[in-house]
Amino acid sequence: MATNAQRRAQTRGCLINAARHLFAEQGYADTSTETILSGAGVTRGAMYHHFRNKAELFEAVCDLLSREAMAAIEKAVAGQRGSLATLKAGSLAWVDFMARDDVRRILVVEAPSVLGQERWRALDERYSFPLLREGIREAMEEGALHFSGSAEGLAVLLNGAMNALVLNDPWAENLPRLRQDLLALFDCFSGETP
Amino acid sequence: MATNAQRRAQTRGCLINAARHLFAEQGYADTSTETILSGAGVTRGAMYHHFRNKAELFEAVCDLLSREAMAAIEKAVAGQRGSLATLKAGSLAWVDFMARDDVRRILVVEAPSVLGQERWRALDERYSFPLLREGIREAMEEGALHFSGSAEGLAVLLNGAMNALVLNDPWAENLPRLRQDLLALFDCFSGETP
DNA sequence: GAATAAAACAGACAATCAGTCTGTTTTGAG
DNA sequence: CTCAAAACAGACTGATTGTCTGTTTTATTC
Repeated sequence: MATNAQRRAQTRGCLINAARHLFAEQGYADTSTETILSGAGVTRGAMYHHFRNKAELFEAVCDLLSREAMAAIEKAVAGQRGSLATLKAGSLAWVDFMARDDVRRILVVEAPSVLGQERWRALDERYSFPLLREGIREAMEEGALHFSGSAEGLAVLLNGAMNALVLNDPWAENLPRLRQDLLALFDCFSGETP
Repeated sequence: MATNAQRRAQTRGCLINAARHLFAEQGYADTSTETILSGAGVTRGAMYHHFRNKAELFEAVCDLLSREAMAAIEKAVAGQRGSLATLKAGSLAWVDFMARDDVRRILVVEAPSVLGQERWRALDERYSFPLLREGIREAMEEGALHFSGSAEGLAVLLNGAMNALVLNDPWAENLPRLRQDLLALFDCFSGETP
């Protein structure tokens, strides 16, 4: 005997968890709903009761991963002092999380295409992007960061730069070097241009 | 009576052209091969004689668009003097080309997912990325650009920044402002930090 | 310039798969 | 206890991709 809320959470959780691993391993297009169903131990009827379609299940997976990313960032930022140090630590934590094979494939490679540009943007806007934008705004207001354009614009550009960092390093072999390059990029806005 | 090379070019051209417009309008997943076939006036047998599968046709479309991008960049760069001015002009031309609705959807939004990360990287490496990397290397060697990291790394970061600029502006409404932000970013490396 | 090979094409066919639909079981409200 | 609503089960359908066999057109060789 279980409450409806419990049943719901259980079934959705099983589906999201199974889908998450299968999408990470085989990609969205090559993962059939039947595979997800048997992986989750759930029937077709149940799945389509909770999700309108396969893409909506994918979005639920994206939401879960995004929340995990937020947690990783907040943990990395916790002990930092100063807006610039906070910004750097948070950015590196974001990069490290996104560089994970499963996360990269789902959130960075496939999400824009599966969700479509708008829903993908909305996802970013719900989670990490506001953190980055506010971090930059704060640092600029404190004078720790100098940029002649807008904070919003700089956030877009830096967000993309970090995305590329992850995308261009499929097996994270150059990650240490690219992390350094990212820090060097931040230093360009803090007055130092060696 | 036509030579084989002509027949080949004709059929491939029709398929690529039809696919290009359909992928741009409806996206890769929502465009059936049958629609492409009737749009191109070609039969299934012919299509699968020239392309292993739908994804390979998509890649041929990407190749075409990438070549068009190169042409746009080279045209914009032609009249420029100085490595930094050349770099800026080429980058803006790239952004403007990628901001086109059709190009953005195909090359920026869907290509990573449809081609997979590796083939997508290879595509970039075949076309615009070397141009950007060498432009940056030259500018750094001439002292017009200062960056404590590697030229390769900076190229990756700037490439991503430009990508994001296109992705975060779905209807190019903020494009003028974002172009300015990009130029401001370049100025951060040329010694000016206003 | 006939014979043969190879490339280009045609279209029927099979297998797969996403989403629907009807019916059943389980929980919640009054 | 009754009735409504949520959760689930599983058969079924229409669409779609890639294959396969056969045909036509171009190229090559003697």
